[in-house]
Amino acid sequence: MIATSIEQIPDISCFDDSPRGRLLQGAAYLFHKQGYDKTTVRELAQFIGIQSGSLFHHFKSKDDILAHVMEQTIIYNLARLKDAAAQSTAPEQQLRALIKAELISITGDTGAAMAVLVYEWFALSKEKQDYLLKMRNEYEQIWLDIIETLRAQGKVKHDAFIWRRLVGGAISWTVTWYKSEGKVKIDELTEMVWEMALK
Amino acid sequence: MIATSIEQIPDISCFDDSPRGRLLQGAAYLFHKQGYDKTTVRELAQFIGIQSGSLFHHFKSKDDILAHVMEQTIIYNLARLKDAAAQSTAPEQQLRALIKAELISITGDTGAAMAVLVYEWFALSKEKQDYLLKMRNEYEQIWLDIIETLRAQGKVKHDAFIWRRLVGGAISWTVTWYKSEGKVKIDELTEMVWEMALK
DNA sequence: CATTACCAAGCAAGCGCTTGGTTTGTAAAG
DNA sequence: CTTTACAAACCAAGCGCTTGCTTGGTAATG
Repeated sequence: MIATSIEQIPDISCFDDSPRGRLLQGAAYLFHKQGYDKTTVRELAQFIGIQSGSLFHHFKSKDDILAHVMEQTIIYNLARLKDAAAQSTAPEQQLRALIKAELISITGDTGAAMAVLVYEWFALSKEKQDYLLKMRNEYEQIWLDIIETLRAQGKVKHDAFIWRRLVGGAISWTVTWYKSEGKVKIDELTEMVWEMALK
Repeated sequence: MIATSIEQIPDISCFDDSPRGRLLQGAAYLFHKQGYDKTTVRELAQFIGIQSGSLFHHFKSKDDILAHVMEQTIIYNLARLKDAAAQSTAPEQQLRALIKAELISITGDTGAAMAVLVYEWFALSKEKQDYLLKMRNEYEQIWLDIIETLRAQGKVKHDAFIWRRLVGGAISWTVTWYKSEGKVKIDELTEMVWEMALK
């Protein structure tokens, strides 16, 4: 029997509905809501309806749970970014698709998990950071390739790395303020960022 | 006798050199370096060269130390922003000054303290968040006033709130990647953000 | 009939913080 | 100058509690 509490929270698309997947989903939800350090293993266990000790049948440490939440988040959103890039061959339209995809990752169905990825990065051990960084680099390379193409066409003025970090910052920062119930729609936001970026 | 370790770390301009000020400076440094939760009171005490219990002569809780680090950071940088706005009466130049001032806050002399303000916000109790938010609002209002002026002149297209959040995100995000020893200088970065922002 | 999933109980360590007392700095009173 | 007074700064010890995690066993699944 699954604890009723988990039925009330919105699904996070990265995770399946195996016991393990539900555990990660609960972890992402709680780590987002109250922070990694402030979430105890007892709390997490109660939330998904098992005993605290049973968590360690699935993962070997609390840190390990965090790492798997992040890994799945990156994998899922890397796939989404690749899909977005494949939607067009015109680099300006590709860029627009990347912006929209990243905004959806952060403010939409995987928002809680993405927030954990951003805010709890330094809670991870150094080795696990290094491992995840490899996947993040692949993600960033998709951006950089398209920006470089645009730069060769004179549509982006500045250094691609710096450009990506400024635009990525504007997008990532939405994690701190965007509310999906608010008046701003993702498509408008996409347009604003796109205009800022390309100018 | 002051512990030698504190002599090696760079000054953080927000804090004076009273025992209390040095305590806050050490706290800002450690909270930035390894996170609030991962910094123990014993560690902080050893770092500044006193016993752990003696911390509580100056502040009534660890949470209280964090709150005071943040308060001083806001006060100091609010003053800096006001100075920047006063440097000119032309709104476009004022905007440039604000951008530069905020970049310096985040990447320069108060960088560690600003990082704590960003990353450890949710470690604060709700009431202390509310208190500090009032000061942050005053800070934001300086931005919004200038942006509104520019919007009335047709130099900024979109909603001032959203605009500020996107540009503020690009600036704040530098906390995650900017290295003062790196090849990019603050003036270049200011210019890039300014161009992006103004259409 | 093995594998997966879980429970019940509890340990060792580390945590923030308290306590009761001592030292140090400072400045007015003798 | 010295004495007195007092607050600010700090120490030494440790309490009470929470934490992540272990262990040795049981139930369910396919």
